[in-house]
Amino acid sequence: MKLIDKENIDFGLLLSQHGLSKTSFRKFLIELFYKTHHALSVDEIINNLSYQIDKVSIYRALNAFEKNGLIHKVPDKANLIKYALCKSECSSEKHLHNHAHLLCSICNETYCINDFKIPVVNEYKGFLINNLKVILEGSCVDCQQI
Amino acid sequence: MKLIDKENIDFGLLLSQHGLSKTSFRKFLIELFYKTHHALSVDEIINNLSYQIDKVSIYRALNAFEKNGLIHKVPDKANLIKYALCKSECSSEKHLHNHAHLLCSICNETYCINDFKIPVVNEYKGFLINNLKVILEGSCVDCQQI
DNA sequence: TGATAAATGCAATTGATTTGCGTTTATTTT
DNA sequence: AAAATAAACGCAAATCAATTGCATTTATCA
Repeated sequence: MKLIDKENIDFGLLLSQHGLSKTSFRKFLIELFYKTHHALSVDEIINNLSYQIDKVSIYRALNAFEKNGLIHKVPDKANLIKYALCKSECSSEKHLHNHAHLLCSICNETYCINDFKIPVVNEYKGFLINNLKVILEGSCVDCQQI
Repeated sequence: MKLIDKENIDFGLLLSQHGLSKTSFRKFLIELFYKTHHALSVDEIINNLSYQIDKVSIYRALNAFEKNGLIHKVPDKANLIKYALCKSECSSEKHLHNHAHLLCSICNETYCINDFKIPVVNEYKGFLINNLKVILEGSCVDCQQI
């Protein structure tokens, strides 16, 4: 399957496999997520586009991608909606994320990190925990060099 | 000083000490934060009021309280702005919070917890960390009993 | 190819939050 | 305590991200 070849992903196929139509914009969008190593906001998507597209279509594409297990929401400082690529285990049935997020206070980018050890807590004073989020705030490598 | 008496806080004095005018609404509001054990949204504040007040005045009071070190923003599931009481160490110069938050997925209340041990991380792969947020999501004691 | 479903564009709406401004209330000064 | 100054309030309007409705276009499937 082409998908295994990291360098040459068939984004149309990827969309199909997730029950989505392969329109030129959606192929562009999923490819953009694969190329970008931080979470994307609607405005950043627009900035990467060489042609005009309605914001509504972006919102709808993001919602559809999330619903079908391709991307997930990530925290953002300004309470905007941002998305990042899911790990391959995710599907429309269930998102499996328990990774931490790095949030740069200077450039306001969000990065997913998969090797940060998240504390395991199932219960706290009668409160049943089923998800534990960790957000590391600070300054990213690029911003420290300015 | 009256403030030390937990049962009988002088909320007017508290406002003055934080550089705020003691209007009847703001006295009510800071008292509400002291009485309530979870974070408050604008709508919840309105529900607790026995008289009408403009939402704008609530937003301005919350912004002023935060600016002057009385309350701090807390995470909320719906990306709303919610606030909770600060610890006494906070001031207009600096907010000192490194406590975790409990977020009930059912009633959507946010609770601050001060005795959860937050991991200490100063650096992660060149990223300098100056704040680490922990959000515990699950179901609170009250909601489990329904 | 034709029928059906999904995606798009445009206009309009929603909902939380903010801003401007004139008025009221509180604080400070005389 | 009254006048002067500053903070808070109320109302209307604006902003801004995100959503919805609907007609049109594009993709999928039989």
